[in-house]
Amino acid sequence: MLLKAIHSRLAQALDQAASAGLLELNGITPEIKVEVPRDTRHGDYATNLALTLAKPSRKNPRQVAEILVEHLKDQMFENIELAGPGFINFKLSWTWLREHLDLILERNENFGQHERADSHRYLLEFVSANPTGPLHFGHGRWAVLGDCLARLMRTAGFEVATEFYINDTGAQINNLGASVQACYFGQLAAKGITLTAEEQGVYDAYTAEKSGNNKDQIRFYHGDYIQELAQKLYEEYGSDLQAEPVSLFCEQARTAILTAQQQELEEFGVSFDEWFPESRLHGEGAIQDALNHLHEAGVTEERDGALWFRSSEYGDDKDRVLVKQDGSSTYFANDIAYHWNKLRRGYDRMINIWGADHHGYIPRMQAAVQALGYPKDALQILLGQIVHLYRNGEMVKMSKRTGDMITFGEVFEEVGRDATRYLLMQRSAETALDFDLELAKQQSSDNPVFYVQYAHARICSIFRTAAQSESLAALAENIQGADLGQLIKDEERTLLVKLLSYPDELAFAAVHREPHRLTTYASELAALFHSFYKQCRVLDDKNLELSQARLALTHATRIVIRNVLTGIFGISAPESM
RNA sequence: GCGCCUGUAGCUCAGCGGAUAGAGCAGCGGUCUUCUAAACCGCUGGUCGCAGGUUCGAUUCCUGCCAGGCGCGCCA
Repeated sequence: MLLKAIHSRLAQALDQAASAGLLELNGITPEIKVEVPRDTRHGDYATNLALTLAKPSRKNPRQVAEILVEHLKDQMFENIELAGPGFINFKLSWTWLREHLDLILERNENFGQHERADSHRYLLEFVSANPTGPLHFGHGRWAVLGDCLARLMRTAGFEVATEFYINDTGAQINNLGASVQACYFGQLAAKGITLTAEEQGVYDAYTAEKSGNNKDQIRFYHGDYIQELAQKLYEEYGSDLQAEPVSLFCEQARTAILTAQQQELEEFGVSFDEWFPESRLHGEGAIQDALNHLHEAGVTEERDGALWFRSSEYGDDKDRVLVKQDGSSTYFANDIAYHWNKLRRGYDRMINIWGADHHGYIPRMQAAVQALGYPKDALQILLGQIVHLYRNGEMVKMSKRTGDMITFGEVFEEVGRDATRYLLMQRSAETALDFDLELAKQQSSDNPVFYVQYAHARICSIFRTAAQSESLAALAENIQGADLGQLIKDEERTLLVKLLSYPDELAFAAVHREPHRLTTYASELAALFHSFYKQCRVLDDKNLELSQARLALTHATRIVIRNVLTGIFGISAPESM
C-alpha cells in the first residue's frame, strides 16, 4: 500500500522530468525500487532510482536526484532528502500517516487483505505422508509451512486450495498390512490360540527382523503403533480375523493411521481442502490415461521391455521408466497421473512442498508437466530442509528398523501448539533447523511467540483498564472520533509507519513463498509497541484527547498483531497472559 | 564424479544489489508508588567459509576452491 503509493509518485515524477526535457532516458524504462532503509536517519523509505538513472541519462547521480526531487513534492511527504551518492530519502508526513491510521481502524480484520492478485488457481500440496505410521517431526514442519503459506497467499490475494495426497497403494501398504497381521498372530499365540505353521512363520519372521537377526531387506514396520493396532483388532474381533487375507489388515491399518494423522493435524490447526487418495487414480484408470496422453504427445518409447518417458528432452538428466518390465507402473508414472489430474481439475499453478531429499525428483516432474502441455512454472517445488530434534543439546536418534522415534504428535503435545508452530515457522524452509525440545519449553518466558502475544495481551489490558474509568470508557468506545493530531512523538510515528507497512510485507512474503518473513515483522512490530508503551502512557484522565488518540494507535496495533497471529500464523492472540 | 542446499556474533538464526551487517538467547549493568517487568534502556560480542570476477556499490549476483548435509534405482 505504502510502497505502491511512493512507487507511483516516483513514476509520475520521472515522467514529468522526462517530458520537460530535463532527463534523457534514451529509451530505457528503469525499474523503480523503493525500500525501507536500515538506518532510520535515512527516512521512512528510500529509492536508488537516481543511481540507476545516472548511466542512461549521462548525468551524475546527485544531479539526477535533484531533478527528481523537484518533481516529487507532495503532501504525502514531510521531507524529501538527497543523500549519500544519490539516494532519495522520504519522510512521510503526519497528515498522510494519520489519514491512513483511520484506514486500519476501518478495515479492521480485513486490513492486510489484498484484492485478487492474479488469475491463476493454485493448488498447494503438502505433508502427503504415507499412511504407514505416525507423522514424524519433519511432517510437522511441512504442515506449518504449508498451512501458513496458504493463509498468507490467500490474504495476499491468491486463490489457493490445499491438498494432502495419500500414498495408499503399493508395496509399503502391503508391508503395513503384513506387519499388523504378524502382530495379530502374535496376539493370538499369546492367548493360547493355535497358529498354523504358516502363521507361526510370519510371526517368527517379524520378531526376527525386529530383533535385528534378519539380515535381509526390511519388510516390516516395527513401531509400537503396529502392536497397538493388532491389539485393537484382537479386542474387537477376537480370533475371527485369523483366516482373513492380508488385504483386510492393510485396509484396517490404513484407515486407522490415516484417521490418526487427520486428527493430529486438525488439532494442530492444519486443515486441508482435499484429502486425495492415490487409490482413486487407480480406480479411475487415470494412470493409463496419463500414459496414453504422453504417448500421443510422442514422448514415450519402448526399450528393454519397459516403457520410457524421454524426459531428457525437457532438461532432465536422463530418461525415466514409466512401466516396468513386469508391467506395473512406477511411482513416477503414478505421480504424473496425479499431477495431470490436478491440472484437469482446473489448477493451473501447482505448488508442492517436498523434503529436500527429493530434490533430484524435480527435473523429471517438471519435464512431465511440460510434456503434458503446460509451462514449466505450472509446477513449483518448495524444498524444506530437515529438522534435527535435540533434547538438552543431544540429538534424538531415530531408528526406522525398530520404529524407535519421537512422533510429531508427541512433540507438539509437549511443547504446545503456538510455540511449536512459531518456532518452526521462524526459519526459512531451506535452512536445516535444530529444534531442542527442552529449549523450546524452557524458553517459554523468552520465547519469541510469547513476546508477540504479550504485546497483544497488554493492549487488551489497556482497554480493560479504560473501560473501568467513566471518562475514558466513552473515548475507548469511540476511537474513530479521536483527534489524531495529538500524535506527535517519535515512538508513535515509528509504530504507525510499521503498522502501515504490513500489507507490503505480507505481499512480499507471499510472492516469495516465505512465511517466515512475517515472524520477523511480527517481532519488530511487538518491539516497537513495547517501546511505545514504555515511553508514551496511553491512559491519562487529565489529557483525554491525547488518551483517545493513543487508544486509536493502540487499537490499530492490536488489529495488525491479531491479523498476523491468527490469520497468518494460525496461533492464538490471547487477551491476557 | 555430477547435481541441489547450507556456511553471518559464544549458541539458534534473520538479512530485498545499497548507506556504519541485525534479532533472540547467553554474558555484564541499569529501570516497577502510575495502563501486565513474559516488558523497557544501555554495554560486550563479526575476516558475512576462502580466493577471484561483474558493478558507482557485493553478505547479496557469477566462477573456482574448502567444509557440512542431501540426492543421483525398472524403490516408494
